[in-house]
Amino acid sequence: MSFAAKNPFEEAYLRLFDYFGEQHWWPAETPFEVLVGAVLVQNTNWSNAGKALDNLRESGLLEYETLSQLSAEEIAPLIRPSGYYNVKAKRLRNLLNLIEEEYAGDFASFCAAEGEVLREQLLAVKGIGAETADSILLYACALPYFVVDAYTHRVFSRHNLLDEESDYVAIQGRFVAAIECDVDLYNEYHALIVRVAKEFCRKGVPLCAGCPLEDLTG
DNA sequence: CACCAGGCAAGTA
DNA sequence: TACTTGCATGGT
Repeated sequence: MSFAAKNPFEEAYLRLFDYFGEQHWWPAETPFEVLVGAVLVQNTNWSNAGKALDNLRESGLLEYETLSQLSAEEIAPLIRPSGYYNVKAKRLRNLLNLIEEEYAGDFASFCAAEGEVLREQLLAVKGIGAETADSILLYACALPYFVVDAYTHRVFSRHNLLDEESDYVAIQGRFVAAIECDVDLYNEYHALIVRVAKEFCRKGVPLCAGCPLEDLTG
């Protein structure tokens, strides 16, 4: 991926990629693992979500055909390390129900569905908000939906590229308008934002000294 | 011991 | 509409 920056959002991407390099995120796993992981990682760290995924994997439950046979009560104890396990077990069960009811229990059909329809269906599931829905669309279904999270808001508002009060829709709109619509670009950019936030943008630090985005102005 | 980590829904005023 | 609260574990 090579291009000249036409705006601050493209420039930020180039700087981050130049500094950190390729991140290789979720695409290494199967789409079903991504789907489950998207719920398990809600409001926790990947370390804890990964332990819950390991439990499922060791029980042979990290595929639709097996996990879909379980009730929320049966799923809950297996995903304890991810925290909020009762809530997340219900959310996973709700997602499995969507696949069962709208896609005849065929996970491949779910993944191959038209993006806008699928997004609406995901958002209608209790426990799936905009970030989780877009994470699934981008990282499981390979559809170009830009994922916004707390890091995106924090990093870009601190660097004066977003208003502090911008909400999810507004932030996503800014990125979509500024950068090329491309699955690989969306994937990599989001991963790079998480990376730079963890490394440079701790709470209470208004501007990130030494950060690749230092002095980047809108 | 306090605080944080890749949210979301439900309740309140 | 705009806050606030509940949900819970594991690492630093």
